Amino acid sequence: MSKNETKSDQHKERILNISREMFAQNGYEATTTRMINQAAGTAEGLMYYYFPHGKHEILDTIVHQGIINRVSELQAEFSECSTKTDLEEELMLMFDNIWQVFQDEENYQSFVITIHERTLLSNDQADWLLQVLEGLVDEIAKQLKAAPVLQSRPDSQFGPLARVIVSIFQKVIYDELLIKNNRQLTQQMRDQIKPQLSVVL
Amino acid sequence: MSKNETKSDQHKERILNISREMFAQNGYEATTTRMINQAAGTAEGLMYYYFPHGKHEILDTIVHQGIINRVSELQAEFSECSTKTDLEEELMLMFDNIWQVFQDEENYQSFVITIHERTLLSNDQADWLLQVLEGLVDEIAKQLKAAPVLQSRPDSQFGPLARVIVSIFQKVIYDELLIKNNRQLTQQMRDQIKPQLSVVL
DNA sequence: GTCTATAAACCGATAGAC
DNA sequence: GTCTATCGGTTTATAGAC
Repeated sequence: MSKNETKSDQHKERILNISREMFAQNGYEATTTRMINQAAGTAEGLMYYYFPHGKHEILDTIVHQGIINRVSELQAEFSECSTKTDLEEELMLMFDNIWQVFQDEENYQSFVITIHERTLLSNDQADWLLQVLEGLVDEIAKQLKAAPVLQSRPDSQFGPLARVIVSIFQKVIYDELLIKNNRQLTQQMRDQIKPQLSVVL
Repeated sequence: MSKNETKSDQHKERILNISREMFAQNGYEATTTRMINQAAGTAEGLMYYYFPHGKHEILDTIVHQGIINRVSELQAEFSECSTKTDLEEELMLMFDNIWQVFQDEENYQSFVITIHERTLLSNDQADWLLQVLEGLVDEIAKQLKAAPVLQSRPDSQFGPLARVIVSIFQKVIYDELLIKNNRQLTQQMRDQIKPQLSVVL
């Protein structure tokens, strides 16, 4: 938060960053406090000074700093899309931006941890993921409504349509990040999304 | 496989079933071999008779028996859908059937374990999930092509359209099973899917 | 705030009797 | 095949010096 961090705050953040990295890579249970302390270069006892409740408090802190902020900053601008092709390209651009969010290590790790360690979290802790997705649906719906090329559509269609588009994006992202374990945006992925957008618009 | 199981085979399956249950509920690392043996009612050493490579071999065996068989049995029949409403209802029925697959404890647990313990698995081990989804896309595409109400559409649209439909289903299932931790099929879910199908068909 | 040393419990795996 | 007993190593967490 504050710009002029004390040395101690740096230690705390070091522990958090290392932990986030290791939790995402090897899982929460498989990551020992020793591994964290060693990688962070801090002594055994120090961790319990910053996180009195131990290892689980580190996990809670990490999850609490989800990527909700950055994704909610995602904005679209379809108000100048006068043709279907324009709109498709604008939506592809939006997918690229969403994908880009996960290129940020911290965002990617928070996401993976929330999914993988779901059984250790409360419903509230996992909820930020749904909030991000709902926010995305709302933003896309709003922008679709402003797109000139879609003016002939009844108002009731924009909500479901936005949800379909998010579903298309979400499937690709989950398939790649969670199952294939791939973080590289390939042309193959874009070639698969584009005809789907084309068929629903 | 064989109908007349020996007593020993029962022991092996007991260990597998208990493990699958506990891995899904508490995670692989958090589940100790002692917990498994105690719940299965078998002695400490016996586990290593059936699984000489230890705990990880149990995980491998569980993942190897994924739900690939049952989901691939899912079939649709759209050849008598002469109106859009018919087709929508048939697709909703198909969603119900997919959801039903995860009501089977073994299927649900295999799914959750494959996602949560992804870091412990090879690409090949996680791949069965993608195969199931691809099989579903193919099946739906084939059936859409046979639907009378869609005969006016160009052939090239059926593939992308089927993929969109699977995306819609997959988003709901992942959101509910992986994030909300909900296994109950609610009317709210169906009310959300239906207008999406309506807008893409 | 940061360190070292260690407690107390637990882990996966094995040895060997029956 | 199934059991009991236990090894060697590791875990989270704490106590207490500086």
